[in-house]
Amino acid sequence: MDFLSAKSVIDSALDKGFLCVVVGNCSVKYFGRAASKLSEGDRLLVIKPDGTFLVHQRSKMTAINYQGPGARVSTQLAENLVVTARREKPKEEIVVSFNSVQFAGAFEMHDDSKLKVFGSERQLSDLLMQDLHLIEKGLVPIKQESDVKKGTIDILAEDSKKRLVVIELKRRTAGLDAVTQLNRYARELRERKGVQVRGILCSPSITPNALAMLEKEGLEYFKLDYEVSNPSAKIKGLQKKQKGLEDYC
Amino acid sequence: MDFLSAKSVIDSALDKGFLCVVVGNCSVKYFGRAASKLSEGDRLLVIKPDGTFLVHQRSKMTAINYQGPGARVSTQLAENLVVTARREKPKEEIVVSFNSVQFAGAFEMHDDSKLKVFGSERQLSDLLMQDLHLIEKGLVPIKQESDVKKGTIDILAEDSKKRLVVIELKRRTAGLDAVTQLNRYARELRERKGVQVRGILCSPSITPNALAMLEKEGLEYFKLDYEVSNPSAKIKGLQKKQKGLEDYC
DNA sequence: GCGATCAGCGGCACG
DNA sequence: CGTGCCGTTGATCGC
Repeated sequence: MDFLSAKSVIDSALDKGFLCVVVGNCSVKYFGRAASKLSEGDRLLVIKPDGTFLVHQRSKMTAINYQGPGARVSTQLAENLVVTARREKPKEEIVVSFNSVQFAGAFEMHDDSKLKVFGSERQLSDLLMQDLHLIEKGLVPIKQESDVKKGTIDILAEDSKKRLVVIELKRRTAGLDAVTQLNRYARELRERKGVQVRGILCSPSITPNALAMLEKEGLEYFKLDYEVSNPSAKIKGLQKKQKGLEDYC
Repeated sequence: MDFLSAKSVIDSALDKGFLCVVVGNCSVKYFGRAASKLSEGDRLLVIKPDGTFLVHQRSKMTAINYQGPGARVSTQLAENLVVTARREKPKEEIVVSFNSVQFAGAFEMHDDSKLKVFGSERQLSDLLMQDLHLIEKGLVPIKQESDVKKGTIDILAEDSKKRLVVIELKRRTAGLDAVTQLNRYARELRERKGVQVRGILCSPSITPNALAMLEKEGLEYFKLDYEVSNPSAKIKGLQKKQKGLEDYC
């Protein structure tokens, strides 16, 4: 496909607010928050009506170079067909220089649908709020998504002995970061309120290092079994893995 | 474009290891780590030779449904043209059901080029290793990327008073997580070695909450100015923002 | 293979 | 707007 035709397809797409797809051999330069260079190769370029700009290689899921919504795209024709995406704040620029173009197409796309997701952490949190007794008898919810200075507590509750309980929920294997996060919240509450505060981590699994740190910090772990049977999620069970404070008192 | 032609384009692309692009009206179902439903709308489907499977809406950077490298893609023709991507471990499936197809194309793509990035944290770390005196006179590097039980320390150094110094580097604004991370490393070393350990956070900026926590934990902050003038990055300066331990002794 | 962390993370929701 | 954090995070590198 000749450059002139390709340019006119792209320009027309930009003008009409169509999605544009270009396949061709190109090199790519990026400068902005970081900088990058990619030498010649066959790539797929996708330009969306909202300014989204994606350069894909033949492998991998993520675009090798990109620009988010809000970028302004323009084309220049010289030796090569050059497509530029610019964006302010942060000031960034991608320049794609095509040596050849295999294909360029513009497509009008209507789409008002929104994705419905099942099994998100938020959904699991909602379910858990209704079923805190699965963790422990007498545990009652106080607040969900409770903002404190050092972050947001997934679930704040109170146990049968009126102790504050901070619950951190993870939808997948919990690592060191999850324990650190929980610890941060528990410490802040302890210090701020001057009372005993329990911290409970709930996740389908936990890494050995994370479990070790959790135990050393006096936090508790509950294994969370759930399934995402469409069109919702369901908590199948909660199993204590570590002895709580009461075992040491 | 009729379904039969579209199917044959896709099948041929799958067979030959070409990249395949399809534009059409479809609905999408996903089930795996989570589950999702997306009702009818015009979408861009990209299938890469490595199994990467991307469903894009007209807006936003990220694919609305996707599957990473390794997925096995197949097509079925019935009422609709159905394209399925399956993957084991985790067991996942995406089903795209096309009501109509505007375009389907297959493209051979040769590309051996690898992206070269400038201004990554690792690169900044390399630079900082050579210039620890920018932080403080007498600070000498011990080890880069030092693995400890609770993670990986960016830079481990020793100050003029032979104290261990843990340096955590962030290429962008540091938040609570960065402070928590640094604190984790410093605490582990303190405990394991039974010695005094300083912790220094270096980043272009830091959020107020993070700075407050950092100061409360007795850690130190250095503002890191750098620029990514192609083809490399360069540290422009380091500025102390908080008094260190020596000011309290 | 799992584990930990970075990423030009992106996106969202809340202050 | 910034701040915090989730994400079907993905990708990389080390063990």
